[in-house]
Amino acid sequence: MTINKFSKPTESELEILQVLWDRQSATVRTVHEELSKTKDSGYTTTLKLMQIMFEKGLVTRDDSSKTHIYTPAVTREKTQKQFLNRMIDTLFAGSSANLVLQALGGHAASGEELEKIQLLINDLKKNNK
Amino acid sequence: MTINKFSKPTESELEILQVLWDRQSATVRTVHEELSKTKDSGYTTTLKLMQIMFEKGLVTRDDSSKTHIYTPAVTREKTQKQFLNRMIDTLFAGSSANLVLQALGGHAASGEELEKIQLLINDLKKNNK
DNA sequence: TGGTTATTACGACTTTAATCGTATTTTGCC
DNA sequence: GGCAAAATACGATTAAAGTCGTAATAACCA
Repeated sequence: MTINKFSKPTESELEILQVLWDRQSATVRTVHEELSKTKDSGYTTTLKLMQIMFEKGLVTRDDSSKTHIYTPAVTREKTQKQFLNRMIDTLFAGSSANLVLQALGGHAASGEELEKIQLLINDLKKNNK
Repeated sequence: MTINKFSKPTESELEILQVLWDRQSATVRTVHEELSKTKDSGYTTTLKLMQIMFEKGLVTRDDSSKTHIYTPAVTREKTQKQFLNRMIDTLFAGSSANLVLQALGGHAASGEELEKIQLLINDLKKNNK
């Protein structure tokens, strides 16, 4: 199989990555247990997905003992950026500000979070000059 | 109230919607011509996709003359929100601020755009109190 | 009017994602 | 050693997305 540098995780793969990111690493059993809280598919389904993710290079695994331990091979931040950029391009005419406005408008953030955003904006404005 | 069956546009459907949103409405030929600039698939492919979008209710069409004229049935804003919310949930742990920080960090916005964001934030902070 | 062209309609095929059943392997334990 | 439990491996199936070839239909004009 050719490894495609630009392969982006699917919906289900994202769910799995979510769990791995939160825990650094995990077994199929652990991931499956976690997903079962909100989703209802079989153990072998999760297993198969994680095996495919391994082949794609989305995760690595330690198979020195019978129960394999999986670790994310892509960072949360990089993946977030990947999806954001795609979204900004295809839905927001290339304007990140546009996306930000929409995000803040619909999904209220806390005062504390707004502070953080403000600080970042101040920084960005300085650097723009 | 709203009988809104949740159907989110696919990747290809988004590309088509993009063209329709920009032009208010368009024929299959026009859409195809536009997509051909960056993509390379046949005319009947675009046609078929747009027919499926019609069946799904993503677009309406005027078929009073032979050459049908398609119009988006979903707004750009609503679609943006739909994707944003999904993304915030699945990739940003439910935190819109988190997404905003990432978006602004990676994709620099202009000074003017930053102003707009600041104004919005000020508003939000007021309403939070 | 009749032929050419543009358009839509239809159906088939390919690929990928997601799902799961069953077989095989490993390991701990008596 | 040999059995039971738990894990992986493997292959088959289903569904959705995307692709296109070909047939049918409408429109235009020489």
